[in-house]
Amino acid sequence: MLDIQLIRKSPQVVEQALLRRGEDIPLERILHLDETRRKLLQEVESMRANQNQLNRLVGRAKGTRTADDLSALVEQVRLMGYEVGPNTASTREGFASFLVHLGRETLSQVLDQRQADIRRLDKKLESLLLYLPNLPHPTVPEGTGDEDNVTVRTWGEPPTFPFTPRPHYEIGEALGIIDFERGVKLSGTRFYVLKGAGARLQRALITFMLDVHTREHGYTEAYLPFMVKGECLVGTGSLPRFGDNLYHDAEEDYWWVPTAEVPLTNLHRDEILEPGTLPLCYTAYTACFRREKMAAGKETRGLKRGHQFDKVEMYKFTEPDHSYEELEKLVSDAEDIVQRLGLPYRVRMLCAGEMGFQSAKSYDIDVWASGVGEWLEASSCSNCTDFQARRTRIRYRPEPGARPQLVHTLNGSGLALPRMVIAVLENYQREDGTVSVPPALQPYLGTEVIS
RNA sequence: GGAGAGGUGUCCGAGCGGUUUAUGGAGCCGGUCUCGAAAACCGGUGCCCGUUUAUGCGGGUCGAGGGUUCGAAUCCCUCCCUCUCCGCCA
Repeated sequence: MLDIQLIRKSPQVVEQALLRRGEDIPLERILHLDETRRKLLQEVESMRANQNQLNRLVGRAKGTRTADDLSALVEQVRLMGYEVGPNTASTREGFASFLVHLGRETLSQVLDQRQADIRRLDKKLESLLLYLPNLPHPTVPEGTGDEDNVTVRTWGEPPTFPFTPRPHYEIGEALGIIDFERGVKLSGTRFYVLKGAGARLQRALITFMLDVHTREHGYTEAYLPFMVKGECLVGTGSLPRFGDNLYHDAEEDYWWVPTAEVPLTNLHRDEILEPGTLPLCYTAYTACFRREKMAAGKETRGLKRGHQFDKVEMYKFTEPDHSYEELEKLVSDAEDIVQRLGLPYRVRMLCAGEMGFQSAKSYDIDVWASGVGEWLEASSCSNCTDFQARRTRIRYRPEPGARPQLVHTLNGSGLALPRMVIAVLENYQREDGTVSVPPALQPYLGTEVIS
């Protein structure tokens, strides 16, 4: 969510920034709602201040007046009579005619109605704000499509083969380690079963990644719920706008997580973090569930885009001043994994139009897959600045006793499993159909070759 | 799933219709004392919104949402959560 005060103060700046993402926002409507709301709020609050003052008068009079006298006073206050004290300036007649004008008997009734108006405005305003994406950082390149993303570096060379390299779905089926047919039998299209060395390869990769992140990169491992409440998804930005990509259990109102980013963000929801606790760095393995309502074809063949996939996620809560340097470290932590596996990759800075809803700046890590002959997005690392922190009310205290401020949140895949399995199988394949195991994984798999 | 007990500020914990405008303590901040520290003592200190921005002023906030009342942390209703015992289970 964007800061309403920023929108109020610099509407054109916000409008222009979002235009870079191709978002045309209902600015006039937002500003009008905000102004109406504040006007009404001031009116209600001054009425309430009046009411509070009179009620205090009754409380104080309780000990000093007779019962008859007191009930007369209560009756006057009930009708908002203004003859109750020496310092009440307004006239009773004036107020009575105000109430008559509104068709109401008492101030309470007027207040109730006004407050309902404010609640309605609040809801409208909030629902508009929840649909606005984050502002792109000034360093983010212009553009709306894949071709506008900027490659910032590449690592490694695509391997060459004395034979035509095969795609992973052929290698996997031939080795009996990926079973597409039985996956479909169990759960339908876009599900698969990993067996034997296939299942073990994925598990080895998960353990390897978690070990490196926790032992060498300074992350704390977390095991998280795979189902969460709807408010968690509102907190990250997945709801209300992208609900059609999520699985939802209507009976219990549980949502399957589309990424560990969702439970990780909400770990510290509604908390004020004490000085000295930032940055907080977490890593977690979870399964991820997505509807992915796209048509079948090249984009979905094999392991590339299933409804269920595994991912190791990295996540940081940081102070605002350090979030962009932490983003660079986050990317290099993900790169470290790919390098140790000896897989060629490129890092791309996403253009304004290609970034996720919640992100202010994102890098993708694309791993080269020799069989399908394409770059596969295996990681996306984003600085969400205070966008999610505002939705989830995650704050920190810069100094003891200082006012709480919103934290910045960052997330990055470290990395997505199916695409790493694809890259390993395709880049390490051999002519006889077997696959050699990258040295870093050999202790985890207990073998040098998958055959 | 059954029965009972509870949810109060960063934490602990009182209050159960109105001098409470949320008592008290811990913690934290500042000060006194000290060569320095600890202890002791004094003062300050929740969060959100609006307004003003120089200190200010006002409103909201006691798990959430409704209701009763001139007035609700306090009474009533609905829901959520936690704990204890029993049952069931990996």
